Amino acid sequence: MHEIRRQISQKVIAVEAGVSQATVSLVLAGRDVGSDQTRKQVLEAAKRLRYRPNLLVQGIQTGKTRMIGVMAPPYDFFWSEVLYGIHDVLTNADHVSINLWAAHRGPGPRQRNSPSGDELEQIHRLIDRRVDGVILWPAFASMFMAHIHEFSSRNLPVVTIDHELPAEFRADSVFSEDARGGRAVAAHLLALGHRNVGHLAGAAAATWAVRRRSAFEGAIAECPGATCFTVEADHGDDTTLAIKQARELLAMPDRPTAIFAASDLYAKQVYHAAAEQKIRIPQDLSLVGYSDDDFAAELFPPLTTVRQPAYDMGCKAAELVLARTKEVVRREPQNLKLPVELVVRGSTAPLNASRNTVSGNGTARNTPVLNGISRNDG
Amino acid sequence: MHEIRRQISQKVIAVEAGVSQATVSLVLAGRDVGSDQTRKQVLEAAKRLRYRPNLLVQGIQTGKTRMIGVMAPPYDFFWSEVLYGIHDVLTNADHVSINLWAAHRGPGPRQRNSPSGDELEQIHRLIDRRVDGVILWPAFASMFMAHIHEFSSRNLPVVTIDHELPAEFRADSVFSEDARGGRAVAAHLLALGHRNVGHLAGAAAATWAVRRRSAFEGAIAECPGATCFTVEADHGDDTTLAIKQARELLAMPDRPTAIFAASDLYAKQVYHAAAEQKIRIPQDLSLVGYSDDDFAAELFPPLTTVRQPAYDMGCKAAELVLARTKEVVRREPQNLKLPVELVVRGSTAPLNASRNTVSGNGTARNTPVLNGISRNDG
DNA sequence: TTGTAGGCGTTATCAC
DNA sequence: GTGATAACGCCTACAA
Repeated sequence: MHEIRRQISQKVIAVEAGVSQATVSLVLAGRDVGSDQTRKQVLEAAKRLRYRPNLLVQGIQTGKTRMIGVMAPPYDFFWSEVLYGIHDVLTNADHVSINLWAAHRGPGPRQRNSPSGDELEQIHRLIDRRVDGVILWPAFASMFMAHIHEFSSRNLPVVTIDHELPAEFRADSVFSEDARGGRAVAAHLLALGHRNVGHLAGAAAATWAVRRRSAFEGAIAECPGATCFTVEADHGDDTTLAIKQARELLAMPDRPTAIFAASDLYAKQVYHAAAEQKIRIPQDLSLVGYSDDDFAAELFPPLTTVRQPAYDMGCKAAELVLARTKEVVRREPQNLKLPVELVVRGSTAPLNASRNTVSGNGTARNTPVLNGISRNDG
Repeated sequence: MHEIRRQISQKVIAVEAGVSQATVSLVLAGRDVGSDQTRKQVLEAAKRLRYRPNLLVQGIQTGKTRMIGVMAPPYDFFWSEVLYGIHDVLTNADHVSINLWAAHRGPGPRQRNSPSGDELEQIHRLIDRRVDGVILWPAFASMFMAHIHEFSSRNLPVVTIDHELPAEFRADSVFSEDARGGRAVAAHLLALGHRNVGHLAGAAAATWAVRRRSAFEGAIAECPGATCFTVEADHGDDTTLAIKQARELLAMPDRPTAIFAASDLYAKQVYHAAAEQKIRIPQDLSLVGYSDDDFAAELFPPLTTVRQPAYDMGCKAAELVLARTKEVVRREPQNLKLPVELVVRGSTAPLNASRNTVSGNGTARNTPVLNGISRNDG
């Protein structure tokens, strides 16, 4: 028999307090408390021995572990904020999250796609620990859809963020108003006079990307004379992400005068590509991102973007799972949409304002405008 | 009796396969396998019923839950990378992490300090779930030191990152070579001719900050004629962090010609403060940060900084806890130091190079150089 | 090779 | 009010 780190149990307290273990359980649960005498003895013994309940046991008994599986990495600012929201709500409800995501192995630029085939293993790590529900980020939900059955078939509540699963999974979802955001961007650019616009879209498999794209394209199409050329960004790692498509858009013979990037990360690449080709933002090109990531306001010029309530989205997702865990009968799936807000900054300007500099500084800048263009570290 | 979501147990498989539950346990454990016939029946039944082991039960039996408590938020790039490292190592070892940190409640700029008094609750959430060990980030380790006793007194392995706990806790730690980094920065600045330098230090309670500071100050002091003026950055939220001290340093009568900021986050604030006072980097002021955060190379000019192997630090921390969980007898605490590397970029320049512009562009820039200085969003 | 029985720490249901 | 006792799902002797 190997040594195991055994902690104080109710049995020990029972002996110490001179009562039965069952009594200890009742007293500690705070229910139909016995005599003051007994209660005091039990509580004192528990305190003295630094007793702590064993939630594992409670878990196998009650079927509730008070643990939620969260499959979302601290990928960028947006997702970090989401994780904060989830954390805070779960914590307040005395729950805890097990954070997992697609394995990535090795340092350096992170692969958005999982290279290994162990998605199932990851899912099982959660199921084997009997989590009460799971929250999934879009990449995981879409890539591993074949395995999500593992959750739903076991009646585990599933909540996705920024992604919609097929109805059969009966999953809840939390979105921001992607369609509204896409239309707002279109309206903004159209109002500035732009008619030849480009869109750097997210993956067609991602619901958030599709919604932003179709809303944007639709709104542009409704304006007579306006056209939109869309390219889908690739899913390279952090440093190559979307840069090829950004260059492609800017190298077009009839180059768009405005670009809507489906995320701030993509937008940053457009800054890079524009600097390479000496295209000035916003004089020669208006640019809009999406998310209002932490760096958006610090780009030069500051990026016009659509702000999503990342923290709140995390909160809502957590609230949805928690609600499901308390349910006796399964209700209809819920699809929440949280409001977005267009944040207009310096990266968008009226069409044909080319010769007007923004700050009144007469010198046109022909050096790279985005910090970090020069990648040659010394 | 309330409905609980019960999953397939070995008992069910036993019935299904016409054997005893104990046999099922043995077969599934892969040990001293019985007859091929029996084994096949059991395995098939298990597969058909989609059986999954219950690690909670295994946990209470073996004393190992294969769960590690990680008290570190996805605070910034550095910590996100650390979390990636931890995740990958734990995952490969078929473990899982419960991520918790100081509660923060509410969106917006994050408080580095926990406002609430529920540190103990957080710790207990881990203990009650019988994690096999914990990894702590410095802010947590230092702020809640009074409560860390909860872990050590229960014989739970504790590993800190970037922080050293008193010896009584017998905790392991993972650092990067802070002293080496501090000296390297000093040497770099001295070599560039700077003699009047400033240091924007981290909290005196944080080991990483103390090490960087004393190494830097020590190396400066060794150079005849060189002096260092140090101010300690305050711990406001994300937007106010250290900005006051940055301004303070730049407003000194005998303003330093070079500043070493204890973190890239602080350094970014120096960019802001310098821009406000029309102090040019690196012409008027050389600046060095610490960490090589993701934004460091994208600042303008790109920030000279000390790169830490964030991902590896996470890996090492995870490896340390895992090693402890397998230990039979407790060994001496280990203190790992991982190598750092000075990354020289555009934010540092030789003293008295004031009139030479860096890029050969004759026009001195008097507009804010750091993106995002202009905070007036439309 | 396989089955029986005891135990892990707790909750819940009974008796007393 | 309090104490047995039977679960919960699994492991591990030990017995057959």
